[in-house]
Amino acid sequence: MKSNPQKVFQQYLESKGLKLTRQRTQILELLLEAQTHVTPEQIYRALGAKDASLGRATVFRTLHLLEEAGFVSKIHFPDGTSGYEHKFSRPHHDHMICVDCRDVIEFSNATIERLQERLSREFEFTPLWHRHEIFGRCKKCSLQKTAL
Amino acid sequence: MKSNPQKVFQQYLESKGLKLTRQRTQILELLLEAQTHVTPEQIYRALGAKDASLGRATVFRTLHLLEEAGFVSKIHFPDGTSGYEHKFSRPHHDHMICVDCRDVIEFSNATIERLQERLSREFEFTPLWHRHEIFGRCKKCSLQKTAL
DNA sequence: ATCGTTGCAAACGGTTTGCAATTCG
DNA sequence: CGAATTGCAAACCGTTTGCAACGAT
Repeated sequence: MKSNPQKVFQQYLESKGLKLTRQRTQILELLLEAQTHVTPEQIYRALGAKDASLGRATVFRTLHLLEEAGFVSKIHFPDGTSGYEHKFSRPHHDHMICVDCRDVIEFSNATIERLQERLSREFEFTPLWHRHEIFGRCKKCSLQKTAL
Repeated sequence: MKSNPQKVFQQYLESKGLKLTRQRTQILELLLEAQTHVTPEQIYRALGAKDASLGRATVFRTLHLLEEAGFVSKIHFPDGTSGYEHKFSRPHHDHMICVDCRDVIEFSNATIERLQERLSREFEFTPLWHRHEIFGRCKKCSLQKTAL
């Protein structure tokens, strides 16, 4: 992706005849600062707290917008809820998710990516994106578990 | 997994002090017959139709039970809803999901599986299960799309 | 001024829970 | 018989939507 995220976002909006509002700027800013995954509710609380009003609906609407624009990606937690992370200058990666503490470890593996491409071709499937999530326990939690 | 699913289920229930009821039998039966993924709602409708009453709640409760027992696995559709498939004598596999027609293609690749194990070890992560879903368009739908 | 955007609150859809009636073992 | 299970309807919770007020260009 390009250098200045806010700039890129603005250009994107412009090209679609959409407007850059305070809320949109703030939400993207928060996403950029938080280097981990953030839930819609966290965004709502964080921004509603510091600054003036921000509706939950706006959070979801903006997140959709950003996702569609390809600026953020969504991850699904085991309980069905979701989190978002920005994609500016972050290479593609997948996740290991701790079922106990919800901690997320990022990983990426070129061989796996390549195999996916090949498999898709085999099935004459046109891949758009994928989700590769390994659920289990992080080091800390698995130690805690065996200690019991 | 073992030979007779219903038997295995019964044994599982017994070992936990639980009971084998008409509803539980029917739901497992339906899952075994349907070789694809089935949604809770589909189960509710199919069984509520042919036989007498069956509550939605029971469907969910039974599905949880079966999942916890390791007899079925859940898959998440792009829209957030879920489907279930039984695991009796079906080898592990992952999914390619068509974003247009929701069709599901199953795939499995030993190399990918092995790499996952290795990566987990690297991060001192104890894997329990994983979800590897490739979203895109199946042959049919991608042809339709380019035809426009 | 003009459209897009916002906040609110009500609607939604899938999933869950409390409870009295029922069923399995 | 007694504990587990069921169906029902209400509760839930994350997400979406309709709408009148608001704000960016």
